[in-house]
Amino acid sequence: VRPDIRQVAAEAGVSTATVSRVLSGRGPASADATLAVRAAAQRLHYLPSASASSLRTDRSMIIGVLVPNLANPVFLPFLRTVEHLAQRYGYSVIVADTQHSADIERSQLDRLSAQQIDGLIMAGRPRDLDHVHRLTEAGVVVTDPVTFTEQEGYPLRTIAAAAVEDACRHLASLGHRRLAFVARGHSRRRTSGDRWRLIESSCRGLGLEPKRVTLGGDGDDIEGDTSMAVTLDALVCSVEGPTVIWSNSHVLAPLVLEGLTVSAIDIPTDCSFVTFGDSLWARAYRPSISVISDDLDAAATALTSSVLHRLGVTGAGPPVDIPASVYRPRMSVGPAPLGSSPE
Amino acid sequence: VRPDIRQVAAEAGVSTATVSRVLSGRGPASADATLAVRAAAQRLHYLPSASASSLRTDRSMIIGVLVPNLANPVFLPFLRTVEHLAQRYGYSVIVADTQHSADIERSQLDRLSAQQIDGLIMAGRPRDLDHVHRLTEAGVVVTDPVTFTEQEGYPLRTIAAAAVEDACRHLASLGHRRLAFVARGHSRRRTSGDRWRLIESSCRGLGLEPKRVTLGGDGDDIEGDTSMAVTLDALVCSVEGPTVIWSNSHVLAPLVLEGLTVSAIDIPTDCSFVTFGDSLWARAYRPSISVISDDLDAAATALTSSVLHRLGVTGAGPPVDIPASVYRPRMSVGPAPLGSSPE
DNA sequence: TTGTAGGCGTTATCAA
DNA sequence: TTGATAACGCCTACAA
Repeated sequence: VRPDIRQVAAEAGVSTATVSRVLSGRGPASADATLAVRAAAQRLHYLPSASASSLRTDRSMIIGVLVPNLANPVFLPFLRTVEHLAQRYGYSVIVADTQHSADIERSQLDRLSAQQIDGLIMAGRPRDLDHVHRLTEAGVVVTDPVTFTEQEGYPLRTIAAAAVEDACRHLASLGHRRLAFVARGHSRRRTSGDRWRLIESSCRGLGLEPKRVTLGGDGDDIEGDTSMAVTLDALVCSVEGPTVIWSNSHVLAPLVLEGLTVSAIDIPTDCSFVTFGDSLWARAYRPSISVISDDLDAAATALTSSVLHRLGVTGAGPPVDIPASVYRPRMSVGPAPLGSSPE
Repeated sequence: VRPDIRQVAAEAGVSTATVSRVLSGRGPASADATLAVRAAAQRLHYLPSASASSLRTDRSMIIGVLVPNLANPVFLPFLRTVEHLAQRYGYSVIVADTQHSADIERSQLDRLSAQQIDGLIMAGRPRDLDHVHRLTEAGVVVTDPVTFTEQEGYPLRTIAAAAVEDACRHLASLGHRRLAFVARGHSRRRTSGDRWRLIESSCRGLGLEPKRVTLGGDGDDIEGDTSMAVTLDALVCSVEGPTVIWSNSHVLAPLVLEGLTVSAIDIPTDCSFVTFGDSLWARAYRPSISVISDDLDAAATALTSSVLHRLGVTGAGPPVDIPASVYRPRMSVGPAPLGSSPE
């Protein structure tokens, strides 16, 4: 049902080689031929078959994006930026979700590899380096935040470190002495560990005592339950309870906030609140929520342009750095409640 | 660098035909041959080239997803569901964003078509039917919410109609008489028009007078500005101002809420609030926000299983319906302020 | 049950 | 500048 290059050639009165040269822009072609071919292609609604052309040229014009959890909205701006940038240079984007599982990651990588992707952007850090390495050997340009930042001499830890330090310093200066970092339970993902270590080391020397609290549930997509309120209630109202709750993610935050509301814990009077991840809702919430904000658009731009650059795409501009995270203090952070810090 | 089917054949001591038969599962193969081929493939890390096999079989094992605006978070669960379902049956998913533009939609459809996608899922309604029709003629299985629901004898309007009617009835019963539906300005998208008509007809006979308010800005991704607060202030505080604000989308809602806060308009005392689109944040907000909730997971499941079904995938189960929208009344809707409805 | 061989639609080489 | 032609890697009718 679809026209092939021979039909276009016949329609235009030239050879298939000429059609190919004109439409792909590679190789010489006279003005006459160019016009005739263009017209014929238009008339027949001809689109060259990507499979055939990939087979021949060994370039699929497809970029893969591997995301640890498609349920997490932070990946949306990421994905969007990758897609827009890719599209601008004629690339298609295949999304794959690893669901935080090493096995799924492997099978997804295999599928992407079989699809002959030209480049791969990993939004999280790879679990199976051998597998990824094999892709690289197969000629796929692979980028992930860790290797990217290391390549550019920009260790990942420093990206978030300054923002976390800012936040801790701010909290300490307001008289806070005890902080609870809340994250989902026994998660297979590693970010919460990285973040915890960052908070831990930032608190050092500020008189802030951090504590790590693990909540039930194991995904970004799990609904809140009443046990959340109970846990938070017991936590905050205990004798040496924290005066700061720090949520591990933008997705977790509303659940925690709901739990605090149920327990009648007022923010920021009884307890200050901070979360990783900004959003319009965090800003609109009353009190507006203090956040550690990451520019995922910029991160996506950095990774994508790096890949395009290494794929030899001209005009994609030089790769840029991933900008550092920023602490945005808002109304949810206030002075520590009286009597909370024994003089 | 990548192994070839011939190398696997050599390694396993069989012919390429046998390798193909074993690995694709089509055609007979002895136990011996199967074992030998599997082992050889594993050893060489062989993955059949998708381009070559697509070219030969005319099936790319790729499904396209065309989304009107990747910046809108409502499409994330949608995308995730499509990806998971597709992945389970060996399909890859290419995402494309039309950015609400007919031109971009056309070029995206062309790209998808050139990629030889087997199926296409459109999250919004198509703008250029001719273009879509051409895809269908090319053998691509196309589904979008409108044709899907019409096919299943389930007109799209009825999906949201009952929920909107429920909401209007609830509001009217609380004494509200004037309602303002707020949406982004001169948008190229059509949803807000559909929704407006739904609200308009639902208000009829309930003594509720609907009004359509157009705010500046033109995308789901545009940040709020102070003009929002000014507009809302003038709107709500006018003599015959509305006592209900109804936001067109989950993305717009926090901007409107922020504007109301700035104008010191209290919810639900001064004004009730409803929005299309649910989320954890809407639930966590104080007061919790009443919403018209759509089950996009279910919609994605319906569309994807329909496509898989029509692609002849076995085990994908029969196509399911798209469930109707639901009105979830919460704390943001309260009695109309005194004196607002002249007896 | 297996192997041989031709062709899917495109592009790169090469001779004209 | 153009056209004929040989691959690219795989699948499948067909013959063995």
